[in-house]
Amino acid sequence: MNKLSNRQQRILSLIIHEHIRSAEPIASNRLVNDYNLDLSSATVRNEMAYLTEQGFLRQPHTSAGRVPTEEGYRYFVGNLMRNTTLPEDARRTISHQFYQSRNDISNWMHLAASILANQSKAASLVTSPHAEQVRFKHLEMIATHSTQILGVLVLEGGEIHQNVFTTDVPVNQEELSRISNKLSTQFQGKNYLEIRATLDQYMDLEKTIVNWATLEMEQTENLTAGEVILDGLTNVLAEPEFIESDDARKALKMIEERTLLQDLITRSGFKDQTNGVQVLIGGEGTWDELKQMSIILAKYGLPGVATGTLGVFGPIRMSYGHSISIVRFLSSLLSDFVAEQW
Amino acid sequence: MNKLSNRQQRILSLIIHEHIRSAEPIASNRLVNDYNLDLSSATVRNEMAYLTEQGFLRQPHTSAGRVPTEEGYRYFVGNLMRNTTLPEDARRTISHQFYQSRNDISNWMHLAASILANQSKAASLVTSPHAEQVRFKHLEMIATHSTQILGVLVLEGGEIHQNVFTTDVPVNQEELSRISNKLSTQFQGKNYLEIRATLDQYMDLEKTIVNWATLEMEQTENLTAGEVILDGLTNVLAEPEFIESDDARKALKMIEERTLLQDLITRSGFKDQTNGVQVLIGGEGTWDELKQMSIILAKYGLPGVATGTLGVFGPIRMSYGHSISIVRFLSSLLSDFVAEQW
DNA sequence: TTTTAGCACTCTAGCATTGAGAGTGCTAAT
DNA sequence: ATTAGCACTCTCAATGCTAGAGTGCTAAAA
Repeated sequence: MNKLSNRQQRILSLIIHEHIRSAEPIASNRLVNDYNLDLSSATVRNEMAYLTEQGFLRQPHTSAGRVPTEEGYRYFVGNLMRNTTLPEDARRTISHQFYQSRNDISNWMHLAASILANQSKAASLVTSPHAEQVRFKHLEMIATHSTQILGVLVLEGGEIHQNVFTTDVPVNQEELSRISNKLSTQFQGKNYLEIRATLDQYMDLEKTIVNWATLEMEQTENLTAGEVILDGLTNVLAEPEFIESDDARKALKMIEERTLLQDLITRSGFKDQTNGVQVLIGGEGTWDELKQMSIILAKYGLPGVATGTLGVFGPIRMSYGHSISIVRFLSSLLSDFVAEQW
Repeated sequence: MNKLSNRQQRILSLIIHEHIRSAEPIASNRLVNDYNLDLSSATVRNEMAYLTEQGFLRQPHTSAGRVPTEEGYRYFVGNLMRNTTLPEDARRTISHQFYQSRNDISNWMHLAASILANQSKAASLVTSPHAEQVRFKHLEMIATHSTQILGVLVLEGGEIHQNVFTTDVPVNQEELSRISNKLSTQFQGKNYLEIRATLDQYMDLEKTIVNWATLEMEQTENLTAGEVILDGLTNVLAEPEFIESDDARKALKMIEERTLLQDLITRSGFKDQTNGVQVLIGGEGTWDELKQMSIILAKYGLPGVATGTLGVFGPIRMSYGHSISIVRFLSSLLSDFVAEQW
């Protein structure tokens, strides 16, 4: 693939710009008029012919304008996009919105999803931060009814797991507090293997509790993504390509059902790396269901300690610059929150 | 409005049935053939004319079949629908799915939403059970880093709130445990007003904690619906009426944004009461945005103690019998779970 | 050598026309 | 009370046509 001249790059950029705005094929004329180019439409046509030959543009039919191909978008994102950062006031507004909920993980995940969706006018996802190695912090057992106990397990980082037990004989709160205190002190900072190694020392209720705690910890550690929050699905729906195409609807359905997400999150992260943000355009040949969609993903958190993923997905024809800057900004913001808790 | 003859009722039923299946206008011919009616199409046509006059059917145009009106659906749901209960094996399968997660509120809410969506092939919502009067159960403070504390507040019913505090001076776990124990014993079973009345007795850290707890409790009590879980939005999207109409998409958007839900949940519950299940057809004249949609809602939980709402929303042309029976069944299932915890 | 004016060519979108078929409502016969 | 039969209405799909959009190419201009 040959290198593109400045003018060719410029024209490709403008076509993509205009097509993102209008969702229509772009004609040479339109380009010259709307952007006051110092060129005739004939010249533009020649360049467009070249770009088409190189695979960056395509023509729906002979007498139509040009539409960017996936390759075109990829070139744009990789080489032409100016590296937009979010304007200072937007950053401030967003940070401000988080101010109240910075201490509640579930809260800020929802908030982040909502901001991503609104700003990018696409659908968004946020997964809960996931510790690479789960460590015990604290345990608390609370008597609810006579033979019913509420167990609360706190992990390092502040994640909380809860469960209800039923016992054969009634237990009182004092007994439970004693057990909780003991175990909390003993297990402080340990991982689930270390705790499980001591399992034989316990009996009856204590054994049940210790067993439950290790199981919860093991499960948590092996989860790729705990909670996945989605928002803005209806944004994507209003886009013409989704109204028309059945494929696009299927893709959305798969995302709603979380079947694709797992795969996507683990297998992405190899290409088109733009400053920690990954851009998947049109399924990149790997995901057939995503032919019509683009996905912008970023990890957040402390690498090696606790990380989550967040991102945006919408039609291929999406505003990459803006979306990428939003994703990047939120990723760094949430990273700060994670750093505070871990 | 005159009473309908048996035959008229039968024909109305069949038209609705067939229209739900096919989304097309139904012709007299089709009815006679497909259902082996012992009548000629002419007779059916006469009856259809009458039903149209009475407002239960309408004709998109002269040479088209008939389509049920909102009034028609309402009559159907109110008078004609046979009271389906879910088959025993379906009940068992569903109960079984809940078996593992019956102790984790958040888990079974998600599960319920997913089952509702899949079974009804529409979108579903489940709100968290909400106590009429919130009562204190237990408090726990856990030292995380030197000046950072994780506060965990457990309410009766097992609802858990958490928050992170930062203090001026470092505190150790022993100190915190002492405070937690003391407050837990003192506040056991009290509501937020009772607790707040004692606020003056506390100072410094304790005061901060007590204040936080009462605020959390107050907020929780005044919330109409805490968490609202949505699922199956894309089911609805595949329906033809949503593909075509812009209104329908707007309605979905409002639901996704939760702006309508509040209103809906509080203001419904007056009409079309079918065994505890409320059926709103086409917005019932009150909600303009919902012209194209029907909503089936039910409360669950212990009335007067803790209740939540769950339901299904889809196109007017939805399978009411099945959806209602699913909603009803899940409502009773979740009620059992709530009863176990409160 | 690069750019551009000009023009022939291609394809689509929109419109009017048409005919077939779907489904009705009415009338008269059963 | 029901139904066969038929005239009537309206839609839908197909057809043919035209205007216009946009291109690619060629030859002239810069």
